[in-house]
Amino acid sequence: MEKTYNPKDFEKRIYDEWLSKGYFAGNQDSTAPKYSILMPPPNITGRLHLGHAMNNTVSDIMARFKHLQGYNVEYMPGTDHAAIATEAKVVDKLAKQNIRKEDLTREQFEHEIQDWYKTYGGFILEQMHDLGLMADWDKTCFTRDDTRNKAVTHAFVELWKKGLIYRGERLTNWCPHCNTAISDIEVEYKDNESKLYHIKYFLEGSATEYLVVATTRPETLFGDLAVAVNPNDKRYTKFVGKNVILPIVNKPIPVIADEYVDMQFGTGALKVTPSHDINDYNLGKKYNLGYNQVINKNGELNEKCAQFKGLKGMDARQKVAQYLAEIGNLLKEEDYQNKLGCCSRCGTPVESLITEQWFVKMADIAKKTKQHIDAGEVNIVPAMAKKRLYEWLDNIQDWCISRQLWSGHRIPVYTCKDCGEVFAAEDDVVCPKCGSHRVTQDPDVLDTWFSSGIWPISTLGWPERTKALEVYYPYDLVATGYDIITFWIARMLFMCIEFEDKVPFHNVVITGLVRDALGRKMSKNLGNGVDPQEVIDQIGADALRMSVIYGLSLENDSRFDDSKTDLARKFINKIWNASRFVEMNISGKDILPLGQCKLQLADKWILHELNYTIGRVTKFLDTFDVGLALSELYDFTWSKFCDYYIEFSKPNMQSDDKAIVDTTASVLHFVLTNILKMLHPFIPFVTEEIHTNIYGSSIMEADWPTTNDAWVANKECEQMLSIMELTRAIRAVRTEYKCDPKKTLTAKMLVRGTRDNLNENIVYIQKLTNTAITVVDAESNNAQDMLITTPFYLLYLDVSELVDVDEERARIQKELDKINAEIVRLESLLANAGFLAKAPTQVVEKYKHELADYQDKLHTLAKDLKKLN
RNA sequence: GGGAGCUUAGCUCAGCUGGUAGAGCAUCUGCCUUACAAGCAGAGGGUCAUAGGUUCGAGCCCUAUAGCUCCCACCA
Repeated sequence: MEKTYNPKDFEKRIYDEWLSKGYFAGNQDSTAPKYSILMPPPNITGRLHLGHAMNNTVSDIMARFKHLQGYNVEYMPGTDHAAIATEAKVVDKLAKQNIRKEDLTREQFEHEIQDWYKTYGGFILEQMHDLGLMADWDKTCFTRDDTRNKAVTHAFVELWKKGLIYRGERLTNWCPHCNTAISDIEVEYKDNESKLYHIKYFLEGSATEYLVVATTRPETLFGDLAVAVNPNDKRYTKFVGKNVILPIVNKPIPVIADEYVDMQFGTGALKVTPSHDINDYNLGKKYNLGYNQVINKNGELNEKCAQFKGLKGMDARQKVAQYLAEIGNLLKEEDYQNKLGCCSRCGTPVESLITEQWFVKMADIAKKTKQHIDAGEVNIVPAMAKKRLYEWLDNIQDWCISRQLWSGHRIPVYTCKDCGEVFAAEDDVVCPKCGSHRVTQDPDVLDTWFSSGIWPISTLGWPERTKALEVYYPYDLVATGYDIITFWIARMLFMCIEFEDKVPFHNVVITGLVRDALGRKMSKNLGNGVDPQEVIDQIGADALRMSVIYGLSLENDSRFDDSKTDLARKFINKIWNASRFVEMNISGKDILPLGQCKLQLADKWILHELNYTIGRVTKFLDTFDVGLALSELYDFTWSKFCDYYIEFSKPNMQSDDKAIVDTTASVLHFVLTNILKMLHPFIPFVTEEIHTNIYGSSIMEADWPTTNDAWVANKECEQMLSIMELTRAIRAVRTEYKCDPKKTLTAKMLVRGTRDNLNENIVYIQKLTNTAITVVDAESNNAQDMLITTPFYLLYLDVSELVDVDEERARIQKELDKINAEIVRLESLLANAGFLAKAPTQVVEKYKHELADYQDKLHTLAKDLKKLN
């Protein structure tokens, strides 16, 4: 192995090897249990961001974990056509060539879209290669490839046949920029500084009596069809049932009374504009007010708005308000903060417009979905995500699935030119009523999420009854961010349940957002985004993966900063060097099965710790606690294997006994390979590089470690912990008294209990503390000796050259005070009848044991102090 | 308006079924000790937001309060 860790040397090479050996491909004929994972399909023209890096790393960890466990893993990749987003980009591109979308035919535009897919499509998947994902790339799907197109059309027609799709004129969210309807969840509400305009509406036939309505949108008054007040509002009782005159337009409109109106808000009088506000729309329906659209799809006021025709947005608002002021109808303006609905794609404030759209009836579908979730068919972690899903399903609205775009799946609804029949059809487009072929297709396309909703089945070849569908459906796992729980997770659930009557996946893992170092969302506007590609270029894919996973807890958002990448980089470097140590030390030795080894105390201890770690890591991965699993491995690898075991192994490697040397080499060999296997899901490249170097085979062909009761060695652990404690104590003394590390100290040691492993222990302590130890049979009364107590040994460290008597006395006194406090605490606890009666015996025993230890220490230290006096 | 989450060391966060708190970074001290200075050894630093409650025992469970964050619905 190279002396320094340099991921650039091997990451790319290793990935190509994996691909060429076909490790990533699932095998439909395998007799092994399957584990199928669905990759959230990124926008085909998007770029990889840290959120992708995190979610996909989580999926990949599970894929590799299950792969090592012997599962037949199918990790399904793909991309999404993102109708609105792609159309917007293509329109921008055309604009730069001075071409407007309207200048092209639909076919020409589709050609541009396809070009765009070809140019930019799949780039994001290549970036995912660099991340190291073991996805089955040969199976890569695209929401607009032939198979998926067929599935989308089939799904639509099936829903149509079930009567779940209808066309309706409804008030829908309209984005004047994207020029299309959008669904409720595509609207984001942003805080907005606006003004509340108080406008006089005069009573019909009166020049003096008026009521005042308060509105944030005076420009919509042209569309007013009523004024509403609360029936309990005494201020307006006399107006109810009469007409008021709509300013500018000078048309009478009725004053109606409805409980909906909040008496406290504004003036308590509300102008009702059914065509441009959802609440007004509902009121309008209730009182049969009809509709009066005054804003066009491009956001401009229309011909009903007199001299204001053609104005839009703030401009229209200000001009109307100004005119109202001129004619004396504007009473006042006040500052007001409200929330403004904006298009989640482009940020443009949305208009509410009545348009004709296609909808999916959701009530029954949502109910059915909940039944499947209630039956426990899908495990959603963390629990918060499930709540959000339920909240949405409980308040479900019909889903507006039509978009007035050219990019996307065109709605397969046709109108017969001969008989006027409206019908949905797949391949064979013939009027079912009159048999005519003369038909026109609906111009709209489907919401992007329609095709995403059937992704779990379409990726497996549905509606064909493919073997893939039979073998891999339902998927075992999908991991994604919480921002698309309703957009995507919910829709996959209800769409797939509708078609397959089975949930589409057994486990959903929802991750938080990756924020910047200051906790802000990463966004283009702030320019605080971190490009994963750059991180990979700098520190390698392994370190990137590790830095987004270490310390990750699914409940919370996480921050990405240098301390995380540093941690990852340093850890991987540490493994690299530990592996080099193992490589050097096992060369030329006989590597034996552990059963044939002459295991020393340290060997038994590290195997015990390894065994424990295997159990914990496996358990954490089984519950998708990837962050905890990695922490566990970090701690074992660094603090136990590197800091202690490797140090202990050094003297053992020097042994005259060949059996001990071979044993040490064998244990180093064994523990390292297990560490590599367990770390492989998290940092696949470096573990592979080391594994092939040292063990001569690909880690992709290794098995996940399993626990082994034979390795449990509680007694040995106790002894080792005691030695470590002693070691730390001596080191602390050395540091505290600024003892030159090169100076060998001397110490006498009194054995208190068993002499098992005595020589070995002495060697470990000597090696780790640079102290020469002699075993003695009697307590020392030398005032220059500092006493260190452990359950197994009393150590008298000769500090005559380091310490003066006063300092030492003070040190012992400080120690005594601490111990006394502990003893008081434990004694009172153990004197508590309630505690003794109710606490589990293990806990009571543990405390008794501790108390005895402290009393023992107190005893010896007191004697020690006495010597100094 | 409804709901959820968070509040633990100077910073960023872990803390699994309740059994006297951990990591990384930062700070201080000493070391190039033959795997690693991207390192080693040691040290300091916390009334676990506040107030009550349950319990033998609370960072963890319950209630209230404060601050922060988010989600849903939306008041024109």
